[in-house]
Amino acid sequence: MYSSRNHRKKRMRTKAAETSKISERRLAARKTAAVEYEKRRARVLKAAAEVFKELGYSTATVDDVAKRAKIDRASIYYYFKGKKDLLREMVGGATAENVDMAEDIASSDRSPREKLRKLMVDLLVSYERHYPYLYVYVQEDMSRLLQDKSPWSKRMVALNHRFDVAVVQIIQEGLKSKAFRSTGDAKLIAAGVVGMCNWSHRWFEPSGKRRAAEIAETFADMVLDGLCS
Amino acid sequence: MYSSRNHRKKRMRTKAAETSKISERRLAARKTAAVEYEKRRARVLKAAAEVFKELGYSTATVDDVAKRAKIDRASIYYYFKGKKDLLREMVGGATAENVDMAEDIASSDRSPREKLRKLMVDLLVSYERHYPYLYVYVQEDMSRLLQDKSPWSKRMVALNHRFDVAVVQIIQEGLKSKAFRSTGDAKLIAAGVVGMCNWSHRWFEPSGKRRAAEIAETFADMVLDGLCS
DNA sequence: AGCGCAGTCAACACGGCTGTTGATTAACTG
DNA sequence: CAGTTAATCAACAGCCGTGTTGACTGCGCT
Repeated sequence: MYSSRNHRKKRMRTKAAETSKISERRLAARKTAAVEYEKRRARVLKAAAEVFKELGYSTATVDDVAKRAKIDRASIYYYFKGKKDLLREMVGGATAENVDMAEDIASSDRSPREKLRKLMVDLLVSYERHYPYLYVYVQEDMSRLLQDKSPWSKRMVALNHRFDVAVVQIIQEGLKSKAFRSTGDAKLIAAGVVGMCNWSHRWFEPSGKRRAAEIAETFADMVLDGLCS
Repeated sequence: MYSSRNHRKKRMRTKAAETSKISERRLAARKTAAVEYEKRRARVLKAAAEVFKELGYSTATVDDVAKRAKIDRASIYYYFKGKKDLLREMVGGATAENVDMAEDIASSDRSPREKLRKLMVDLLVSYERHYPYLYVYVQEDMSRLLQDKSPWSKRMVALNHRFDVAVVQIIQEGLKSKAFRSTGDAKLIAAGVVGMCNWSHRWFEPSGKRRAAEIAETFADMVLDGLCS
């Protein structure tokens, strides 16, 4: 269906056999062309992330993205399959990273206290580093994506679940070892901690005076030691 | 424009002069009719709230609402001006209540500690009581409604701001009196506390085993005394 | 000069959603 | 029965957003 548009794949197929000067120059030309291609593609993706974050995925139109990227709307369909594809690409990579991060922390040999602190810091720093890509994902409700039975949606839901499990695990360990004390169960506490971090999508700006790491430390202090310590 | 549809207003105009038996009967008939009208209207509104919460305001269609309410789509336009009107009605009243609540707490003579706890409990209980009406509001980002310059939007943004101010005030009082201790400033802490509560729109269900009040108490304990107390 | 190809852009088809209207039904009233 | 009125419903108009197509441009290569 989109075979005529897969320039990227075509370009990536390097021919190792040809080593003459001419073909080297060709290869170089193709490589720089490919780099340009990727640059423009990334620019469009960045524009899309901004627009999606500001307007919300369903409200934003492909034309909004085009205007932001200063490109013709139809050209976007040259770089991406469509609106959904835009969302998937911006969200996919970074999310998987975050899940790995959470699981690594959970299975590390730190104390529960330090695990939870590190989780919060790393999470917010990740939101900052990938701004605004990851916030688009945070903003869009997973339970809504569940309607869509596509493999991508399933994968995203699975990743989401693994993340939650890792957080709950950290809390549970803390409760069991009496490092943490609470009237609620681990899931509830996890919901509170994660919610505190995720709600930052409504107010955090990377250009603001506070770095994500500072914010996360303040939150961690609050959760771990309490305001009335 | 909609004059031919304002049955409700027409009905509400009671004629105190007529007191004969016949007119009394008429009045009674109209009253029960009006009650029925309000009931059906409320049913539609409830359906709309459910659909908006599940699908998101912009994704949901008026037809989705109609199907949920088991009514013809066009009939919805008999009861409401349109999709926006649906949103406004479900969100308007309860929000104002919440702001009053927050301001009352802030200006009461409790300790900062008890103010913050009560705020969290009352907020979550309100979300539970008005479920799912208020979560629709929490879900929809205010900064997006800002685009729309309607008086309603302005009022909502103003209410939102008053709420935030009240919360910050409580925290500030706590910090000043040394009842609270934190590395961050009042706004940041407020963002954390409010975020923790608001994120509940993603997972809280009134039919679940935990009441909102319990949840809020757990959260308050965590924030005030810390997990490592 | 002539070929090929990445990339752009105007124009179109299509579908879905909103809001309206006018006819129609059902229930009540005298 | 005839008149009135709330409420429903089928059908329609218009708009907006998506995705596609085919022609066009500009550039590098031979």
